[in-house]
Amino acid sequence: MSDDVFAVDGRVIGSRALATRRKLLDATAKLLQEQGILDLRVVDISRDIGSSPATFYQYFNDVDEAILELAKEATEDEKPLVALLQPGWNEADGLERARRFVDAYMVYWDAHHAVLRARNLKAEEGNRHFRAVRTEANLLVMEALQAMVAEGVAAKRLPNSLDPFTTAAAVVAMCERLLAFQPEMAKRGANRDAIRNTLATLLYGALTGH
Amino acid sequence: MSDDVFAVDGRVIGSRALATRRKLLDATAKLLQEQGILDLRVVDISRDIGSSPATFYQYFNDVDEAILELAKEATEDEKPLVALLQPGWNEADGLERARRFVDAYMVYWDAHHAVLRARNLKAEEGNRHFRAVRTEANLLVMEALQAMVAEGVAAKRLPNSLDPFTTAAAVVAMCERLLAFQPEMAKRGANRDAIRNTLATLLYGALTGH
DNA sequence: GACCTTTCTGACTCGCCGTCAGATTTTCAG
DNA sequence: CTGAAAATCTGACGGCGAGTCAGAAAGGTC
Repeated sequence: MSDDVFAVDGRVIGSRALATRRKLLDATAKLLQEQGILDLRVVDISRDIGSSPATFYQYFNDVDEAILELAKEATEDEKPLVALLQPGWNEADGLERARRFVDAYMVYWDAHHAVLRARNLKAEEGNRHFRAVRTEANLLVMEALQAMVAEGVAAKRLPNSLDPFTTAAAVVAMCERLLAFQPEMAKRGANRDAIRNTLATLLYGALTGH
Repeated sequence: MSDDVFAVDGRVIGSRALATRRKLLDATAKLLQEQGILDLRVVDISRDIGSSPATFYQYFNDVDEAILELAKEATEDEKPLVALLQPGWNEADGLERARRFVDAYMVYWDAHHAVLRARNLKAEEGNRHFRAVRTEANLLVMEALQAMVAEGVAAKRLPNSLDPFTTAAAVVAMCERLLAFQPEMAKRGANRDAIRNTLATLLYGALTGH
């Protein structure tokens, strides 16, 4: 097991190259956010770090590969969310726990939304690498959610017409998508607090039956 | 008020041109589905109808304009869904009504998912034309959902921590996103029926409090 | 400071974009 | 039916970004 990073020609890269690669990734993330994936050009990324397009192709075969790398980095920030999804939301402080999860999810989303949007697009368009990364990112969270639903169904707090896996997917779907709507909703009077409270209430309801 | 369709130079177009424009739109929809928005090229669209790129630019300033037109067409198919969202889900057959709405939504989604995905991407990346089309498409459905939530809150079936507008957005979000997940979920054992039932149950719960 | 390795880039080919002048097809008055 | 006008279509072109590669530049070693 090694932490070595490789150039596209297969050689292990040194510290100067590693710094260049890092700058390229940061510039990619920045431009992805500013211009969107449809207008993301290798020329712009290279120019942004004061380098030439050829340099980009030393480290990535194409823009997708750089975005995939960013998506993998985002994955690391999703995993800790699972700590906020332990069983017991049906106790008195359940709604408060739901709120804490929603808060953490919002922070995660804010930090990575441009990359996550690109990841989801590629995954939904059938790209298997991006599908794998998304599945990996959601895995722990989904498992924790499934366990909570299964427990609720077993305790008859939730109807058995709820499939735990699908419900878990629905919860993730709701979080992701509602935050994606956020900028537009803000214009129509729904502020961040309304979103936070409503999302927490809905999650609490879906997961505990209360 | 006129149903006339215009070429980019502003002239009203005749029936031959209208047919060509229609073929271009159909080809755009087809390729959007097959290749995704990132690999959609004007050259391919023109080739697909056995014509030259210059023809495409007679009717659309760019690919976005064609996709926008397709999104407007999809909008017309969303509006009828509102008929399935009349108050009264808290009565005995409420869950069955939820299921009927989910069924109709799935049909709508299947027919337009590639276009809707593109529309949502552009809207989320800040394009105001696509935002306007999306808002317009969701307007009636959102209003109906808001009314149902407001009614539930007034009758104390739903907690007043639920903001009607945000809840309506969450419901739309859940439907859209869960269906987008569908292909991946199928691989992990969740079939269409599980999605249908789970979604109906969650909607029923979120909208009636049962 | 000569030599070797790592990293970077100028310059090139290729293909798509978007335009426009002119070719082709359709329309229709006489 | 015919010829001219209107509508529609397209070949060909300049421009720009993608991706490649040979060789230049930078850095390290003894």
